[in-house]
Amino acid sequence: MELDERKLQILRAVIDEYILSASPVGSKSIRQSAELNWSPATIRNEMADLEALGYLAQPHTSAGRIPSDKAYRLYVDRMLERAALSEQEQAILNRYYETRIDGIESVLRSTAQALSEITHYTAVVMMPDLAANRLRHLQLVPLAEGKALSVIVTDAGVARDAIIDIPKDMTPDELESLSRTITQRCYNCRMTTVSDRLMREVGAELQSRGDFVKALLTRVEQSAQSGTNMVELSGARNMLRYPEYNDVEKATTFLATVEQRDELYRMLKKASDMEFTITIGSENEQRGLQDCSVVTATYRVNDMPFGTFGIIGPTRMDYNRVVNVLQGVQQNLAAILQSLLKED
Amino acid sequence: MELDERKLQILRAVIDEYILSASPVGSKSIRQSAELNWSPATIRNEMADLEALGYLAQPHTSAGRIPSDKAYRLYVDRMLERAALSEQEQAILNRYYETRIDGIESVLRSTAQALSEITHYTAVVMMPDLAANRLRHLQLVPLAEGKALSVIVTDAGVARDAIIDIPKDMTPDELESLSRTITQRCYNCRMTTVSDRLMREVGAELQSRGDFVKALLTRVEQSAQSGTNMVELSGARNMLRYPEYNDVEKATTFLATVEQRDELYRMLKKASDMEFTITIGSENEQRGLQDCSVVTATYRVNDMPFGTFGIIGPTRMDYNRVVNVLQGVQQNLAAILQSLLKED
DNA sequence: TTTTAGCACTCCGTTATGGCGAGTGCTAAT
DNA sequence: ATTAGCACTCGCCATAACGGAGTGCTAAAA
Repeated sequence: MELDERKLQILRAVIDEYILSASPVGSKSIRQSAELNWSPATIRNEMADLEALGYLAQPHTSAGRIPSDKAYRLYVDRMLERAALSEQEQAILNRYYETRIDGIESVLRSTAQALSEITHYTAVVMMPDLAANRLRHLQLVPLAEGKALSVIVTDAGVARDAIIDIPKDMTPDELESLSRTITQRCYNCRMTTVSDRLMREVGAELQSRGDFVKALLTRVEQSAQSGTNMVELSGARNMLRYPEYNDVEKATTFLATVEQRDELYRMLKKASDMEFTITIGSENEQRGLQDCSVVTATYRVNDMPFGTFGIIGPTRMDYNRVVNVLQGVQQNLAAILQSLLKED
Repeated sequence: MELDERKLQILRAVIDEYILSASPVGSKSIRQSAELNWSPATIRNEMADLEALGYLAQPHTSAGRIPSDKAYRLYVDRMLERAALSEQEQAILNRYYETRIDGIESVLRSTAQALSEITHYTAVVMMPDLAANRLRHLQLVPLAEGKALSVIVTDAGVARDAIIDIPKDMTPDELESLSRTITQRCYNCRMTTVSDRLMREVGAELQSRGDFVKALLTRVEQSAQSGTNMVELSGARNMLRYPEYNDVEKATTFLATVEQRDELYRMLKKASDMEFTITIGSENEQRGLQDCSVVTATYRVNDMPFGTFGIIGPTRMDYNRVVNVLQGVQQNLAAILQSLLKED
């Protein structure tokens, strides 16, 4: 049995309706909402076929049908329609981008908030992965005996800092010259190769502090790879709007899952190969997200892939709108990041 | 009518019981849980008195009594008992402090997580207020034509960065020397007085770039005052555990409230005068927190007040435990921050 | 005078019940 | 191949009935 045109139309109508209503849709209501001119009985027959094929399911006998994950998959693969951001959506975005544009990370945070407000789902944004960045500056600032703050700056305009131990006999002047030496030597090195580069040709001026420099650079490379807290999460509470999560039990489970930021990070990181990804329900690896769908897009800086952002919502999410919003935000984001790093 | 010893004992028993059970407590159940040897009838009479005095309330006739905000106030003012952290609590804290100690802010983030795990309430931590800090370093790193990243470092080992516009004809060398001049001139200035100091005695080398320097320093002072996102929030989902928030409606309201970080920041900032504060139910100014209580404590660096952290829970929270936990964490935090900035 | 046993009463929360409505599958007619 | 008609299924909801926990009051006991 194949999916002919009529079956597709009916399937689509069921999905559209279910996305709106969240309750099983029946043969009658479908005929009204979409303008399908077959009789309820015909539609019922087709729906029975669709159920046999695994696209629809019945919560219990004598209830309407709900779409299966397989149906959503078909829907997103074949039935999406392009659309630009609506004026209202664009207005919300602009409001968030008007303020606090003093760095990439703050732009990304605003993006997360805007996304959740626009879609009413949960937004996640991965902070930039510095692995592909190039070192622009390293500064060691003495704080107290044996302690200093190391700050690195990359070509993408991102800074990371960490308090580090230094040899007790190290003077501020020595720290300063060390900063300059490393900056010079590793200027424009990828963050992942900083220590390699420097270690291969350790100069005389570094030799006496070899161990320290080694430890320092390891630290620097570490901090380039983002760890915990490198995901911005916004609007998790939105999920409570939806009947799926009206049960406090389920809501708690969801909130617990998204509070595990490292898991979210791994998920987003994984999605960073692809310009867009849509992961539906059970396709998710994470246990707590198996009743959710995740849609992601990548953002770039200077045409280099930099990170991923996305939307988490119930499986019954408005895929069409979400995809279009992500696309629109992706473009806006590219422009903002561009203007942040290039002359206006 | 005065509160004699017996009334106090009964009031306390009611509060203790209610904190545990979350349901109105009656004269009978109270006698069992506490070992009060008066008969239920006597206890009933006393409870009626306590109600007349405003310490207890009845949800409806023929139900048990629940404590009023006034009762909690009395409780926290007169009935708390000191206790150190339990072994288990200390173990959790240690677990969080073992990892990620590369800066004050990451310690504070871990603190928030630990607090919410230990107490099962919602934890908030205000990121350090740099107003009282002193400048240790300012670095301008060129990024592209007309763009640079400014990084400041304070004596407390905190860095803040922002992408800024620079005059197009400014060379990297000029930026570097500008960085050095400002750092030198303003070394150890309070962050709030940096621009005053520099502007009062603008040197010849800065004169030609006067406008730019002025704008830059304003920016720096701004970023010293924390803005949005300067509150770390952890465990908001914990509130869903409690019957008070079993209603999805209420839970949503709460989550919406705590997602407004600027409001939280203002609240914590206000509490920073006092070593400890306890704000009960309707004493809260924020509308969304009027069914909650907030307990805060301050943290210090080098004996200087630096910020505030605290716990938000239902009005029916275990004040005794929360206060003791905050006190214990305060001590641990002081030690960690100390070790971060002083030689070991 | 204070405390306590006894009792009638109140009211919430839970469970049982029955009707309603939306939907289905099947059959027979178109 | 499509559709009208029909009997049937089940979840949902409002109502009623019930049991339990707790109260206030009164009168007896300490």
